[in-house]
Parts: sequence; structure tokens; C-alpha cells
Amino acid sequence: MVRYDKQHKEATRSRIVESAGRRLKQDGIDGSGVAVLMKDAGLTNGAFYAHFDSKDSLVAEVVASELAAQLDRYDSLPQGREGVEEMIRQYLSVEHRDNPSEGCPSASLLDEIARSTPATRQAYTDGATALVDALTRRLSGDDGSGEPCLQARARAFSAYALMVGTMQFARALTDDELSRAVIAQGLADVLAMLDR
Amino acid sequence: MVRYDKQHKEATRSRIVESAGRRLKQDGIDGSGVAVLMKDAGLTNGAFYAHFDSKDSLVAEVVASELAAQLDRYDSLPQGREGVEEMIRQYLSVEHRDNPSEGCPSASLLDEIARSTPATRQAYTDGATALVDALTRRLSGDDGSGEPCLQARARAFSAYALMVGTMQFARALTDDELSRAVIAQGLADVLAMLDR
DNA sequence: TGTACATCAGTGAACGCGCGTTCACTGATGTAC
DNA sequence: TGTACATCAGTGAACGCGCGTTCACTGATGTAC
Repeated sequence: MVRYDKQHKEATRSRIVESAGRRLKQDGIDGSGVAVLMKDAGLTNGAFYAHFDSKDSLVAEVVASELAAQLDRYDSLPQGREGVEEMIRQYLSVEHRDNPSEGCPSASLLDEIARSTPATRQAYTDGATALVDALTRRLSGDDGSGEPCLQARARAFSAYALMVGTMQFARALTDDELSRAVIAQGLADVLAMLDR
Repeated sequence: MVRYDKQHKEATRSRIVESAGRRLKQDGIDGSGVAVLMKDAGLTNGAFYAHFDSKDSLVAEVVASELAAQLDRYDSLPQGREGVEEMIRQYLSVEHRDNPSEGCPSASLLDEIARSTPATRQAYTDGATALVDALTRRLSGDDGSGEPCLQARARAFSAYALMVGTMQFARALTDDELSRAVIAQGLADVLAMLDR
């Protein structure tokens, strides 16, 4: 019945989602056309609709996938506060600033996501909440998967917001010295927020 | 020699820049076409190029104009720390969240600006630095127009980054209760940063 | 004051182009016997 | 083992549309006499 490996088409689909993640973070949502997204995956535009209903639905999937990848990377860091600080240091770095395609989807796309379809915003809400909950659990020493309270979530979102805003400023400013100073100050301020 | 009032064409130009500011903040840079921008100003697309070299150059001008307007509004608030706190409270509000077209250009456009032309990024750098310097001078009680040091600037940028990131989160999240909690927490954290 | 004229802000149709999407087709794959 | 066949992931041309930009033209304005 099935001619190709069942894995074959799914592997192609994953490849599209991954390369699209890089492209969208680099050129923005409106700035990335379907033809380019497919070429990045080594395919032609026609094959796109065998995998996704529309560009919008790919975008929603990319947002979910990118936030899940960010959570995975975070989970592989040392346990407890030490790992949190390491993550923050990697985030607020010149390397992250200069490589948006490999970086945080929120720093690259958050204001475009806010203008996107409900499905994309929902995927973002779910993914970002999962990420922020992992941070909250680490800091409170809680290893379970119980849901943190609203205020604890908001506190973690606030720290994440400072990181995202700082990275966006660092990328927009044309003055490299100022950009680096903003990153350094952001790092100090985020670390200080952990103790509040 | 001059047939129309000298003011006439300049008034039209200002009208375009102002209405384009609203449209760009609502629909994004790539999301706003020249025809729509002109229709917003009560004109047709053809007249655009009598006023601007290109869409890019309008965008750079809008960025400068929006940041200047933000600074003007800020200057009309009470002197000293009281005015700073009032500004922050207006910024981190549900009303601001729900009216991007009347709001902060950074909250709506910062990641798109980071991907824009050098001219737009330069206009942003100049405008944001002027805004942040005004904040710094208020907090230090300095009324002169001397340039604050790099570190003082970075500190103010960091507070602004938290405000921008918080507003972007508040707009992206589909959960209104969580969105409001993020705004409230962001407000508390920004106010706390003023005392560091 | 009234008429002919020069100016130029703005109109609206058209340009080539890339967008998201559709679809008839290809050709490599694995199956059947 | 070898050949004929069914499957279907992927191709590439084409669709209508809106993009940024250009340009020949219009018609309201203020000037000249």
C-alpha cells in the first residue's frame, strides 16, 4: 500500500519546518516567500502544498517548533539556578545578536507574531508559556510538572521580556559600542531580577 | 514664482508621515503598501513620489517622527521622577496594548526595524537615544543638554527594553488574564529598576 | 474687475515583478507475479 | 531473477493579485495685464 518509507515524507516536512525557522528568523514572516522557503529545503514551490495547508499554517508550526527547540536546549543545561544563569549569559551575548537565524524566535519575530493569525498566536502562547514555566520551576527548585501560579508565570515572562527587548535593541542600534553596552546592562538587570 | 502656498505641499507631506505612522504601527512595515498609506492620507498612490524618494525613505522618516512625537509627549509630563512614573504607567497599560496604532513605535516595529535599511536603523538609533537621554536626565535631576555617559544610557535603554518586550508579549498572548498579569508584573519590575 | 495664462500638486492607468496558490505531469520507488 | 505495473513525492508552469514605481495628463491655483 505504502510505496515510500512512511518516514520519508515526514522527514521532508521536518526539514522544511527547520529551514523555514532559520529563514523566518532572519528575514521576518512577511519577508520570506514560499518559493524561498522551499528552495532553502532543497525543493521547489509546488511541493509546499503537499505538506501544509497554507503559509500561515507553516508559520504556526514553525513558531511551535522553534519554542520547543528553545526549551530542549534549555533542558540540557545544568540543573537549578546555575543553568538559568548560563542560559541568560548565552542569550544576552554578541554572538546571539549577530546570528538571528540561529537565535530566539521571540527576539526576531515577536511583534510580527502579535499581528499574525489566531492559530499562530495560540502556538506562540502555548510554547512561550511552556518555556517560561520551565524557568519558574528551576528557580523554585520544583521538579514536578505542576502548573505554576499566574503571578509566578508573569514574573518569569517579565525576565524573558527584558531579554527579548534588549536583544531587539542590540540588533536595531547602528552604534556597536552602545549596542554592546545595552547587552551588558541587560544581562546585569536580568540577573538582578532573579533575586526579587 | 510660487503658485500654491509654500505651506501647502509641506502640510500634505506631514499628513502622509502622520497617517503612515499609524498604519505602519498597526500593520507592520512589510504589511503596509504604498497605495494604502496614500489612501489613509486621502490621496492616490501616484502622488507618493512627489513627496518621497521611495517607501524606504518614508519609513525612515516615520521612525524619526514617531520617536520625536514620543519624546514630545514625554516632555509635557510633570518634571522629575513623578513624570517618569506617570509615563511608565501609561505605557504599561491595557489601553496601550489594545491601541498599537496610537502607541510606541518600538513596541510595534522594533524587530522589523532591526531588519531595515541602514537609514532607517540610523533614524531609529538617533531617535531612541534622544528619548532615553531625556529619561536619564530626569532621573539624575540634570536639566542641561549634556550627553549622558554610555553606562547611564545603557541603563535607561534596559528599562525601555523591559517596557517594549512586555508590551510585545502582552499583544502576542491569546490569554487575556495572563496578558494583564504580564503587564502588571512588567510595571512593578520597571519601577523597581529605577531605584538600582 | 475680468480674462488669458503659467504653475504644479495630485490623478489614475500602466510597468515589471514576486507573492501565495493550483494543477497536470514526471519519474523514482516498491510490489506483484 | 526479471519485467510490468501502481503509487505518490516532487516538478515547474501558470493563475490572479497586489507590490513599489513611473509617467502622461488634469484641473485648481495664483499671476499678469
